[in-house]
Formats: sequence, structure tokens, C-alpha cells
Amino acid sequence: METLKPTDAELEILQVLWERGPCSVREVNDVLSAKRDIGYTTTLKFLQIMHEKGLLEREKDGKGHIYAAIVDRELTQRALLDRFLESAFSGSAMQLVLQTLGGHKASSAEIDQIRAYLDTIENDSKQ
Amino acid sequence: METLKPTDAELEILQVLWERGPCSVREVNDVLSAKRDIGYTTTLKFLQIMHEKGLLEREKDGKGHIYAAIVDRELTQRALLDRFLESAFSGSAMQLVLQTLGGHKASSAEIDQIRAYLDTIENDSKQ
DNA sequence: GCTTATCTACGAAAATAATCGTAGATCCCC
DNA sequence: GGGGATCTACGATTATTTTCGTAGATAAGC
Repeated sequence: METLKPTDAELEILQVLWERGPCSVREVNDVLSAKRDIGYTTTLKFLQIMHEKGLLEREKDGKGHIYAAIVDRELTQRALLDRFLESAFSGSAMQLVLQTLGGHKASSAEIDQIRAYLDTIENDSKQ
Repeated sequence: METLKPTDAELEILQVLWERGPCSVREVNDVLSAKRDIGYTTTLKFLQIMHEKGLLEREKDGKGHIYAAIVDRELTQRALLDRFLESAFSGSAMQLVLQTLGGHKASSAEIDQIRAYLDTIENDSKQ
């Protein structure tokens, strides 16, 4: 499999489809338009390109199409994370985690969840 | 201040300068060449552009120059992290942290360090 | 069955990033 | 002080990404 490397605009669209499920061009464009200036045909073009690349599948729906993400969200995030970790943090996962925790408020529940997860991986590594 | 957004190539160079301190074009190019195919003048051009943009400073050294990063490593990483968090994880710091911990081995010492940090931010938030 | 809305396909322009070749300056050494 | 090695400056090219206009197809309503 080729390396998964969506462009910024493609990633923006994947987020929409991951969050909302299969969408028409119109729906995707509405979401993007709410965030920034973008023409309908620009959105359309992106969806077409992503379909050609095999990132999306689509099915006919009346006059138009409904697009859906093929690529898995977690796998894609993992691939992006690996690349980002390397390029921005020289591969130091620790630094990334600490900076993330430092910069973004976490609730007690979330902190507990992370603690639980730490216990898990620590125990795993002892076996 | 304008938004800090180095390109991939620029970030690659910043990493070199952050790790090794001020370098000549030759030194930077040697490091990059070890990782991938890149011509000397390409490296030179990047350094010149980054200097124009105010990412680097330089001082004359004999025939050539010594370049040094001006932008702070942590601040840059923070800015990149924020952008990445938004674009790849829809802003969910939790998901990013858990995926990072899940995908990259951490030593017991590191895990303890994270625990300690969690204690810190939990106590801070109680005040 | 027309007219109007909306959609697709396609090509191409604009914007951004990466790459390198060439010409000329500068230093070092014999 | 002349030749060779190394450096800079600069322009130009290529590649990639983003953007949109236009022409034609399709459905829907009257």
C-alpha cells in the first residue's frame, strides 16, 4: 500500500466525512464554507480527486453522488501522527505527549483515563 | 507576529539547527544528504529563504555564513502541534495523547514522568 | 415539453513549494 | 599572484496543491 498522505484540503474533507458519515458534495461544501471561503466546484473537484485516488467511494444519488471515506480514521491518524512526530518532534513521543498535556486543558475524567492507559501499557511491557 | 508555519523542508532544517546549534550551509547539507537526495544549492536556497523570512539569523564566517535558528523550538512545536491537533484530530487532545502512547513504546521512567505531570496539572486545576 | 435549479466533468489558471544550474565572488595555498 | 576549491546570489524550472470557470447533462416543477 502506498503511504497515506492526504493534503491539507483532503484531510479537511476526511474530517467532515468521518464526523458526519456519507455526504453529498453540497453538504460537504456547506461545512467547509462555514469555516472559510471556498467555491462549490472547488469542493467538488477535491471529492473527485479523492475518489480517483481511492480515498473515497461514491454512489449515485439522483442527479448527484454521495461520497464516503474509505480510509480508516484511526489508521490515517496513526500514519499522520507518525509523520508529524518525526518531522516536528524528531520522533520523541514523550515530548509530544507532555507538550500536548501542557497546552490543552484536560478534565479529571480524562486524566484518569490516561492514568488507566498508562497502567495498561506498563503491565503489558512487563510480560 | 505572523503565524508560524514552516514548510516541510524548512522544518527539516530547523530540526538540524535546533539539535546541532549554528551550522554552515555545508554542515546542514551534509546532514540532509545523509537522509535523502538533495543538492547543495537547494540547501543553500532554503537557508537563504528562511533567513529572509526571519526564521534564521546568520553571520559571516570567512567566505561563507553560519546560520542559526531564531524561532524558539518549543514555541514552534507548540504552534505546529495546535495546527496538527486541529487538522488531524479535530482538536481532541485526548485522542492524540492516547494514540501516541498506544503507538510508541515508552519506558517505565517515561511513564512515571507522565504520571507525575498528570498529578501536577490535576492539582493546578483544583486551585 | 420547457424552463430553471443543480449537478458533473474537464481543463486550466493561480498559488505555493522544492529543486537546481550558472555566473561570479572569495579564500587558500603553492 | 594565479589556479583551484568552495561559497554566494539569483533566476528559472519543475512539482504539487488549491482554486475556479465553463459547458453540458440531469432532474424537477409548472
